[in-house]
Amino acid sequence: MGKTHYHHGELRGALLDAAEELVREHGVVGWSLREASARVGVSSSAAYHHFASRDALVRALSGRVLARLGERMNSAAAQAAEPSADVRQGLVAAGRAYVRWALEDPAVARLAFGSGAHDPEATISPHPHDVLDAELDRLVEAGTLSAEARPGAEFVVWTAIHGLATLLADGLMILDSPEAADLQTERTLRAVLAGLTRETAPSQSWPAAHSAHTERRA
Amino acid sequence: MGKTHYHHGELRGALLDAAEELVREHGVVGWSLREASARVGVSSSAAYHHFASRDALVRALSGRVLARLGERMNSAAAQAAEPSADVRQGLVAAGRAYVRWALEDPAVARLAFGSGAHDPEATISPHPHDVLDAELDRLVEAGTLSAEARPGAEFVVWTAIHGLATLLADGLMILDSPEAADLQTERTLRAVLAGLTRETAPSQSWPAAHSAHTERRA
DNA sequence: AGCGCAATCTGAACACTGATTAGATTGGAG
DNA sequence: CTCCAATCTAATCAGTGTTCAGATTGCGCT
Repeated sequence: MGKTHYHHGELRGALLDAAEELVREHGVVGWSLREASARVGVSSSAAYHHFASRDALVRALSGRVLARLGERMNSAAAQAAEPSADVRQGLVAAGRAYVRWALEDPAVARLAFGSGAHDPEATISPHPHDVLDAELDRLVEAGTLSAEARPGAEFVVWTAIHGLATLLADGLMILDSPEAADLQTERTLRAVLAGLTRETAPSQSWPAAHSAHTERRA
Repeated sequence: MGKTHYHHGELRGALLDAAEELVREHGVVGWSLREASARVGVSSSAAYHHFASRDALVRALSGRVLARLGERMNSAAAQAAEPSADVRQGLVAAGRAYVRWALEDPAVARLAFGSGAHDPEATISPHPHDVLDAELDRLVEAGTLSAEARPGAEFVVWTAIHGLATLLADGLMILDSPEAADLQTERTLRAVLAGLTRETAPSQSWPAAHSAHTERRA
């Protein structure tokens, strides 16, 4: 609303906002850098002073939304952990946040999950994977998950939640309501948790998996 | 090799082949219709006599590769079912095929899983979802999976396999070798199967899920 | 205060894209 | 052998990502 300045001042953030809105409206590829620039009220070449390419803008946005997902999972888990008798509720709440997000904002979720989408430089914190990791530690502490089954369990749990989220975001699997998605998340997570302890023999070793974001830290 | 004909004769299939190769080389979006046409030795506008748009070509290709995945799962399951004592080996083999495919041909896998990628007209047969469905029926028959846990179990299993496949294809999760992927698939599937029976109380009802490809048939 | 510089933004340009159209070429049915 | 519908080409259009020379401005320095 203020008078139009030659210098925008917050162009980088404004471009990210515009791009996020465009992703929501037209998907990850259904818009142009010119469109985003115009929406912010700036020439298209101005964007190149803040992002090396259109792809760099998309990658930066991808990191931003993924970090937001991590925060949502964190607060959902914290809120559920307080009064509950069942220790698993924290993990289930984090999973629900993950899946709900994919269902309610599918285009943005596809962006965050998409290949090569993340900026190798950016540190995504808290990363969804780390949230699950922490919740699983609490389950072992409480005796709900066996210590033998703990190593690598995060990846099994992540796999389950991520599978449901992507199937829903990509429209390959259809549920009638958000509540149905919550129930499906619970069923899947409870099955995985129960099966992890049951199917892991003592001293059995499973392959070493890595998350791409921790890989980069090394 | 042969003399260049004005009429290509097999242009539709040749374009699909070229597009698949380009996806493998440059991802789903890193190539142009002109490039695919040139590779086949044809003008770019010729493609529009076989596909309404570039997107239609991509959708048709997506259906083709997804059906191929279904066939690979089917034959893997059939081969594993014969001599084995453990009935679960059929399902595990199908899952391995799914995950291996995503790991070995990630760009093509992303195409097949990608949103809106499938032609609503095309019937994908056998659909990966249906292969899992059939294998789960065999598990109930053999008494490995409880009948109470059977309804909707396909979606829990699909979720698990699909999650692992997409995490690997998108590079979010890293495993050191194809063998590690096989082991991870086994661990995940065994956990889910064990947990499904264990966590399903009699007469418990879970949400009704649908697969997009069966939805279309209705 | 004012000077100057580096950061920021503009406008024009380039090669390339998906898509459309009018017209050339051809195999095959009658 | 003729004609026609299917197939392919060449030319063209608006729109894209990206670059670059130059205009504009905030900010630190004296």
